[in-house]
Amino acid sequence: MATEIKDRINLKEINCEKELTLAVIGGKWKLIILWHLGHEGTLRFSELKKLIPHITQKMLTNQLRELEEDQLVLRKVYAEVPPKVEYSLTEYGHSLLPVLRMMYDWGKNYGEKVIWKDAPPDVEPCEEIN
Amino acid sequence: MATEIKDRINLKEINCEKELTLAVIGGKWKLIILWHLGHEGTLRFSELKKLIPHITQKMLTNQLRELEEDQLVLRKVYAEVPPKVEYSLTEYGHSLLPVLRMMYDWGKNYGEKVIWKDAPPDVEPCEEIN
DNA sequence: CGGAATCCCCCATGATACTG
DNA sequence: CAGTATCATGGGGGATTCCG
Repeated sequence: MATEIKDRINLKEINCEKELTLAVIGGKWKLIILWHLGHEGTLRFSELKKLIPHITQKMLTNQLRELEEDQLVLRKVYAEVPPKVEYSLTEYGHSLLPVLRMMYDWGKNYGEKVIWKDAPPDVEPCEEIN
Repeated sequence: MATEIKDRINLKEINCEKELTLAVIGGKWKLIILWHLGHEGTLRFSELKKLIPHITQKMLTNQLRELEEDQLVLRKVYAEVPPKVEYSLTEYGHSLLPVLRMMYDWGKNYGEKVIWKDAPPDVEPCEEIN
């Protein structure tokens, strides 16, 4: 079950506003979900699942629910059979993209210089988005 | 016991470089430690402890060890009695400050607009740093 | 002063199965 | 297709005690 933001905040005993940001993007799959929604625009549940192969259905649902609760992601349900649900970034979600961008750039440089100096990463790097 | 970065990375199954950044700053107390070291410069163990009252000695040691392992923080031990240990940011640590700054700004705005609309936060906000 | 060593617990995440 | 429901687990973090 997805948790409310205020619970997650209290649980984490926020020291400062930075940690509010961390509480909001800190889930294991939230960065990559936000990244894809920022890149591809609107995506269906199954499309997200395809883009993030290793995530389980449960966690995809869970993380999307929390992002929706935090008003970063909009969930639109179509009254059809079979069901169709589309996810997209809200205004707040979009405002987060520059932050993700900085984290991407910093991580890329840091990885090259410090972590993967000799051995290249064993994960396919995220494609650039301009 | 502090864990090596490569273990933490594998554990978290990095999908993308952004998540490397998250793996490096994601510890419960790392943001505030980096923030203080960026603000105040060099600090002793006990000074950090005073600045972050709620942290336990174990966690302060643990988080500092991981930050040192990740080459964000420099640990300098003086051969004195009583012991004296000073912590400061490395070049990589400093390069992270703009990212923290963006996280601070985003979290501050997000908190005001979304989370604490009516009720103010029950934690003293982080002082501005310019 | 600045730790190290232990013990312990909870919660985030994972695996699996079922459903309108 | 887009989810629930249930059970299991492990590791991040807390509390406490001891040490050079």
